[in-house]
Amino acid sequence: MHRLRSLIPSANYLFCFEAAARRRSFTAAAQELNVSQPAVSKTIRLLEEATGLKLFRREHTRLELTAEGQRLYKETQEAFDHLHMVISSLQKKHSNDVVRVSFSASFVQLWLLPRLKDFKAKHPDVSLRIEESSRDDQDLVEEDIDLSARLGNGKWPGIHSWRFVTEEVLPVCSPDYLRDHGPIHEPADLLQHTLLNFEERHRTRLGWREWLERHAVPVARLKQDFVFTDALGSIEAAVLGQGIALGWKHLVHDHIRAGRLVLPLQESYRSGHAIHIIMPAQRPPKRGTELFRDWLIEQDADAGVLQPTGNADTG
Amino acid sequence: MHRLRSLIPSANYLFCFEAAARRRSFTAAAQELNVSQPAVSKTIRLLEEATGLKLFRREHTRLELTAEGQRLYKETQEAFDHLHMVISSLQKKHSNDVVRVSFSASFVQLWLLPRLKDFKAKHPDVSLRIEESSRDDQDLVEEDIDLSARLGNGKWPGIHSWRFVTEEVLPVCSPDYLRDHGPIHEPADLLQHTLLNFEERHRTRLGWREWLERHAVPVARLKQDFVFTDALGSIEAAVLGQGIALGWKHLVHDHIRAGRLVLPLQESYRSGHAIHIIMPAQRPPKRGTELFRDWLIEQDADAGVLQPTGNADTG
DNA sequence: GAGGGGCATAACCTCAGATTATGCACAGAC
DNA sequence: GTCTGTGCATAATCTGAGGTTATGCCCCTC
Repeated sequence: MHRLRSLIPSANYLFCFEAAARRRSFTAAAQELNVSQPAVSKTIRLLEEATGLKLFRREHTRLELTAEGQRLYKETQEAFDHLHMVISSLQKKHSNDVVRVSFSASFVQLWLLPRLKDFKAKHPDVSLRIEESSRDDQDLVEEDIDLSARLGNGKWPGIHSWRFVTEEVLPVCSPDYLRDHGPIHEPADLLQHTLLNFEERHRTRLGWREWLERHAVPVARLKQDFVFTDALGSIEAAVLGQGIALGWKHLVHDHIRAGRLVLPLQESYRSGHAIHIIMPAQRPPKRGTELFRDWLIEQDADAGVLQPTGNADTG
Repeated sequence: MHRLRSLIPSANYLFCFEAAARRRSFTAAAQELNVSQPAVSKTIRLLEEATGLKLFRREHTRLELTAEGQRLYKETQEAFDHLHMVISSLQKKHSNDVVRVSFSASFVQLWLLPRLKDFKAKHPDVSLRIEESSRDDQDLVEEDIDLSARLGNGKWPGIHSWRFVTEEVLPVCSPDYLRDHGPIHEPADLLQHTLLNFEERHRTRLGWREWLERHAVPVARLKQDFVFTDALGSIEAAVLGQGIALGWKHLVHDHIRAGRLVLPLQESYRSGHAIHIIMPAQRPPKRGTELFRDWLIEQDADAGVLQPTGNADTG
């Protein structure tokens, strides 16, 4: 044990002693420490017995520190002041090192979490506070967010942005679904299938209607058998073989690589926009935020060619 | 409360943290602190939660301090080292300030204790450890005694001495005893009274036989109705009216002044010796010892004239 | 002389800090 | 590849240090 512990059985005694010494009153110290006056009296007696030092002179209603008590009080207060300063500065630094990021649930679950281990390995001292947000129009400053992602042209006032990944949307379903309900030759065939939709209240994303119209398939009325609250839900339903979902290429990349999802068609839609990494421009970013941004860019989310499978000609 | 306490609910957490950080092992820290390993694990978790700081990186069987943990460990250890040094030096100084004195029980009870308040008031930071000794030939060095008293000519090898009080021995009894059994005109009359004796195994003091012989009263055989183990006992018996005791003038001074004892005769015996304050010569005395010696000398134990009372002619 | 305030102690209570039981993860040995 | 050992983590439970209440003592003020 640290040798100090052989001198005082409980470091908490010093909290008590410091308060009593500063207030020159066991009663006032007790109030401050939220304990009863006899608790302070007893604790000081135990400290005096343990150390063999007379720390206070009790003079009826006046409490005086002995010379030894004065000395110990001064040093204890300095030690406590110093430790407080150390912990506070560590806390402040920690707060600066905690990068507050906010993404859609689908991005977090489908893309970020599987890769986070690599970030942690490369930057063990950077902490991320990951919030799942359901809005496009989040005020980064207001909500004290260090970094987020946003779909668009990358030009927003008060925002720094870095292009992250192309928006490319394509239908996905499970291999089982395709085997059981396929083949699907052209986009119009999709109308005969269970299309998995999602609607996010505060985020505008391309839906089935838009996708089909972009592929010259007029849609008078779209069946709405399944509507999820976000893209993540519809992707998970697709993985379970419950229909065909629209998948953003970078989000379904892992599922496809793993064979859990396949491309029933080779058609996809590129909006011409991209998802950008964004930060508020008003304050210099934390070191950890820069590290995280650089790491995100390194991931090269556009990389990797996905081949349609399932209904490709096979022997 | 000290603001540190708002950051860490228990200062004892720091004991635990310091040990774990130094040993780089919760298990080893637990052994050192005499607690179980889960206790250390839990305490560190609570400290991390309270401060919001990640202090350790757990890597299977290897424990590493984070950068924050390193910083806190370094500062905690310095603070603890410093406090330990302060308390230790206070303890050493206290040991130096504790004056170990040794006197006969009769001196302590009859003379010293009634006056000690004055010493305390003048020297509040000097602590006395007062032992009651039953020997004249006490080895001061062997028994780590700083100051004592001894009867004699004041010349002892290896001893510093200061004359304290003349040895003057005189009969004393209570007023009631004198009223009931008096008057007593001359020393020979004492033989008709209850003489209170004492014998100390390891201290030679004048007894009734010697006193009477010094006053030309041959004593063939002395009644030994009461024999106490020290002078204190016989004085207390005299106060209770149980007989006539021999009292050393300085020891009975207070009782006489208070009227609890009277002098039945005006005869007293002066041995030509004195009681001396003594200290071992081999080491420089502690400051407190010097202060106490000076204070004893200031008391002027020889001062004050005692008048025989009781059978003096009165109108 | 009575009342108030603050420290001290005894007797008793209780929950923070400890335990035991057990699980998990990983490295090393075979 | 499997098994064993080691160390950290957590849940459930236990218990005694640190708290409480009750009360006494001492001294000052009115």
